[in-house]
Amino acid sequence: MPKIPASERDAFYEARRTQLADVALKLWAEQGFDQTSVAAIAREAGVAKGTFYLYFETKDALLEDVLRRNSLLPNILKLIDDLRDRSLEDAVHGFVRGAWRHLCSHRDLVLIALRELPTHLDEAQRMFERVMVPANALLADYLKERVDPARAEEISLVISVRGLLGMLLSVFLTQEVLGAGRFLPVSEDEITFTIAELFLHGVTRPTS
Amino acid sequence: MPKIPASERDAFYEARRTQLADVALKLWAEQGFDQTSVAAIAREAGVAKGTFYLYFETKDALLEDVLRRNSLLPNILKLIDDLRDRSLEDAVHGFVRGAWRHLCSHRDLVLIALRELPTHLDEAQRMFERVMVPANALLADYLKERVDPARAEEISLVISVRGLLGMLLSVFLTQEVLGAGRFLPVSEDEITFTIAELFLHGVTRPTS
DNA sequence: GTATCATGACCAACCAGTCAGTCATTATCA
DNA sequence: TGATAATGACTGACTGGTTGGTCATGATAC
Repeated sequence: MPKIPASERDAFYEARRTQLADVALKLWAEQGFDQTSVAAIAREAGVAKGTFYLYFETKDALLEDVLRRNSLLPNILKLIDDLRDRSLEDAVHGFVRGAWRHLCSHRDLVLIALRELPTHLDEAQRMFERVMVPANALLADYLKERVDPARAEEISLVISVRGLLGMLLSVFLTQEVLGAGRFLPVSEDEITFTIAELFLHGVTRPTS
Repeated sequence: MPKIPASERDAFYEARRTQLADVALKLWAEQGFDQTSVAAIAREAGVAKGTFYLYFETKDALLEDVLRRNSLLPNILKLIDDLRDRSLEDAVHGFVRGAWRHLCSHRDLVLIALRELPTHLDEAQRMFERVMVPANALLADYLKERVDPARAEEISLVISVRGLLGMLLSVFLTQEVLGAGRFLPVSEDEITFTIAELFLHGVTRPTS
């Protein structure tokens, strides 16, 4: 029977895991998964390489854990839930602003997910099924109740939702990662407003 | 004086380079740049590793060449040029269809570009400056002449264009790479129509 | 004393890139 | 015509370096 209570040991163990996972998230976003050695992660965390293997079986196990820890699903679901009692116009503008801030605050994770997507296609597909398909369906259902049925007949709401998320992601990437802001500075408000308006009315709506 | 004319030897040389570049494009799209060894590329092309280095200085030089060979800029410019004398509605629908087909026929290149984007940030930024910024500007200029000035004041046309391209890219990725078609089959026409309509009028336009 | 945590030298595997040498074809010349 | 020399595409063993993962040993706390 150990002198140190199990709960305390477990807490320390979990803290170390968290620390290593956080360091890995940071380094992977900077240099990529393959380009970041286990030794580098351990060094950055201030421990020896061997110590790393006390907390994670393999490097891949760490990746799995990092992705699990940072699952975006709960946040997305909360974001969608907040829309319930608002007008379509309000809801879309609110969702876009919330999603944008969400992207900004999870910059590292977005970069890693994007980079590892093609290399870990199976896992990416599974995650897409688990996270994006249901979130997409929720949003599409929400729209179905608010959008003119004739319009909903004409265009695909599921593709529309996927397009909205795609706009957000790609504008975020060009702006924050590729440094598009250097060529043509655009404010956060201008970006989220434009995306929401495009989704709601497209480029043709006359000013009210 | 050699019997084999220089032109013929050069043609052979160029054919080998092309062959190696094609093989690399395929393997990189499947497994990624880092995960594909030079030996694997040579093997797939049916030559020895040493032979590879007769045609390319380094592995990175091959990447550069592959990207140069497959530059998307000319096609994009042509696509934009074809819009000149058409109505906005027609032009947007035509552009989206053309761009979609273009994505489909350059699936491998899109995958590689996306995958290597975070790892080769400098090069990605340079390519973004060279290709996407001018293409974006062209499209935005085109829109400026056709869109209600009041609307163009309200939303950012540059962000709109970037959003349109983002929609295309992300829907393409979810559909073709993540296999979204398995959950909810959508036809190519339905996809391109929805994206174009979303860009033109958003989700709210009533049927005419 | 012993249970826990930590270490870093070590190993096998892999990789980009090199280089000395092979071989079929072609050119030159007797 | 036949012997010899030159060419250049091709080869694969090899090098220097890096990596993921192991393990015998040490440190610390109780």
